[in-house]
Amino acid sequence: MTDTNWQEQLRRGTLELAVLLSVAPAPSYGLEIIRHLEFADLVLTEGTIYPLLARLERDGLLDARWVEGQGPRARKYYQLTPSGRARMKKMAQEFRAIAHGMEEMIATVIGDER
Amino acid sequence: MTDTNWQEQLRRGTLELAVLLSVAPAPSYGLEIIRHLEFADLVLTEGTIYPLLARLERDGLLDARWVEGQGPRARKYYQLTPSGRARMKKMAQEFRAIAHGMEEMIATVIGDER
DNA sequence: TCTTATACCTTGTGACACAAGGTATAAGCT
DNA sequence: AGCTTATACCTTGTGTCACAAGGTATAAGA
Repeated sequence: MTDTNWQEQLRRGTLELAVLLSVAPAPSYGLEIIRHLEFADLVLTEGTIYPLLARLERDGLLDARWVEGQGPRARKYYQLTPSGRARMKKMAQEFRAIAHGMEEMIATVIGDER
Repeated sequence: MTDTNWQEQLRRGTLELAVLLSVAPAPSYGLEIIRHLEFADLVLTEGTIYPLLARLERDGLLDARWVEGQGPRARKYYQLTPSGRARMKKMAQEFRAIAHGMEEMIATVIGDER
């Protein structure tokens, strides 16, 4: 019903990869990841990030540790596990394949108009 | 649970665009669209395509008409409406933007390794 | 006549993004 | 001291959706 629903659907799946990429260089926490991705034009809310982080931790792709004294409240820093890094690479590869295929279809059907 | 769940998520949203692109050059029907996309490495089942086509028709992005005599059973051919063509272009644009942003993140974090 | 291929559809399930709420703490302002 | 704001995490409820697994119908060939 919401007219921007298809945009949400388009982002789906990429969010998980984006979060993995976010914590790859250095451990980070919920709100910081949101701000980081917002910078990259990927808007998500707390209702999205926290369940997502919890899921990634549950699945062994991320490790978490509490750090206090750096803000009003303790921060939960997440970092990649080896398994998380492997998944990130696989997802990046898959994303590239899909993007390439779609780009080809788009170019064929619509042309290269920007 | 399923280990390939993230792949399903990655495809989400792209499916709708892929279907719109499929019927853009010429009207097509369910099974033919499946075979066409399979050719482009996008695998989807009948349990996916028929609800999707029904949704796109319900939302006024596709028009349908029955055609008999070309197969064992009547085929339901779908074609783009003007509104569907507009949506397709918007989605293609959005997809390119997302893909570009993701590609940048991937290149920064992982590098350009293939 | 029986099987196979084609073609459409439905129901049930699980995953998940998001809105809308909530809790807790520290710092700054009045 | 009280009040507000910003930070930070979390939960519940809702709607959407991809897919598996089933079903129905028809025509052609073995």
